[in-house]
Amino acid sequence: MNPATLTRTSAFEWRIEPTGNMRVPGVIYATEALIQAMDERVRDQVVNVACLPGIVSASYAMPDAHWGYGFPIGGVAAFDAEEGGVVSAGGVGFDISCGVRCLRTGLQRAELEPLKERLAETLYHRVPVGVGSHGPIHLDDKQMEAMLTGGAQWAVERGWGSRDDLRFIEAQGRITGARADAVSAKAKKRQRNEMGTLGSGNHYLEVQEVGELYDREAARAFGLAEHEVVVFIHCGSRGLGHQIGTEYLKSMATSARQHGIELPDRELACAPLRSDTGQAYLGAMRAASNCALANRQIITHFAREVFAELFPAADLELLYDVSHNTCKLEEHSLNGERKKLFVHRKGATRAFGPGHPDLPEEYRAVGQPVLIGGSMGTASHVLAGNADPRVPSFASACHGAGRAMSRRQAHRNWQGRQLLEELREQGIIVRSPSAKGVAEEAPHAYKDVDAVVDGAEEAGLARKVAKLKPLVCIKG
DNA sequence: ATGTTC
Repeated sequence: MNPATLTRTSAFEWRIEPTGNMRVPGVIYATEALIQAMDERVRDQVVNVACLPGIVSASYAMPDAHWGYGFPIGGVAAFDAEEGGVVSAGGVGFDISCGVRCLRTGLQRAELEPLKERLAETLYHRVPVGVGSHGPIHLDDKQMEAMLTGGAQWAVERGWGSRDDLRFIEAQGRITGARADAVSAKAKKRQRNEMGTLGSGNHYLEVQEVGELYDREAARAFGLAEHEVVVFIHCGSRGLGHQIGTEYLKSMATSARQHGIELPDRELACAPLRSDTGQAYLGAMRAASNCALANRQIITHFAREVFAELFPAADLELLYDVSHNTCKLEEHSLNGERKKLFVHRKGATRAFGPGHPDLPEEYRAVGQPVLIGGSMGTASHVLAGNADPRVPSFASACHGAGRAMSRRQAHRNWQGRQLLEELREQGIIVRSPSAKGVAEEAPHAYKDVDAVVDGAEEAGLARKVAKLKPLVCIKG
């Protein structure tokens, strides 16, 4: 993106003043280098979102923003139901409640190294991966309804994990207001055999070593020490969330027309929060969020079984689980007033600052863990949320490196098998059913995650705590 | 992201 087309308001804040149908400004948080690397279409999408009814404050983009369906990936926008605000399926994304969880293992990298190959092999066979992957769990209609309303709490009650896990999950592992009746039979059918599966694309389970620490106090609070091993799990609501997104995009196009909402882009289909379609979507989206939370909880259980077999001393404790594709009703300050707002975060992570009452007490002094997944073979990061008044973007931060090129382009540039060999030379074992998928996820098909994280920190969105280096990656 | 095209 050409920086000259934006108004620079600080070293890390770029604005688009309202013109035409924009109701609020656009704001992009990034360094100049990240702006230059950003797709031109991000600006158009930030502008389009700023035109939607009931949007408050500004249409925001995080440092890793790239072009997406309707909303940019890395987009944050909040809506006020009292001001005719809307909810948009494209503002959440197809992979509803896609997110990351991080587990400590209590192991040192040196203990893991001799068994690394076996660990990769065993994890690959225990955790189903790939397009259309099915697992050993099959839900009937009644169990499906319990899962969609119970989330990770349901999974723990079924024996997949412990009650202690729940304190370290966004919303204590269960999103309230879920409506199984707002989820179609087709969506439920698609999910029947997909619980505890990773899926494909950029989803993965990665075993990592804690590298550099940047904030020792926060690292201590999060239980992270150098050379210790952690597990990162990145996945979402599988076929169920995708089906819900597809169906509600259609009904929202109708709803927007009926309510006289002028859409700058048909991909921005939305429904008033105070409408039957808007309420049904919120209920279905929350059900999909519970599906994603239960899914990550079950995968955690599989990972614990594998580590217990190979490393009797291991104890996989949940550090945190947070979504980066969702719409949440949250209370935020707006012009000095506390307001309940519907915050869309699409490819953006919630990042509550120190003192937030929703955080577990262990983390309250330092802020929410913000889990940033890198691309395959590169680093991941743990950050801590800020409460910085310079960035009024509803306590949000970036979610990953962000793609630098399309899947098609990546597929042209790299060969899966060769990438796997190169990574192995670096001591990183990748197991995947798809050579094409590996090529599409090539490390250089993404932006430099370190630069994105530095940009997020410099802008004041979150503080760097620890860098994580990959050892074993199970890839969809 | 996705039973990678209803």
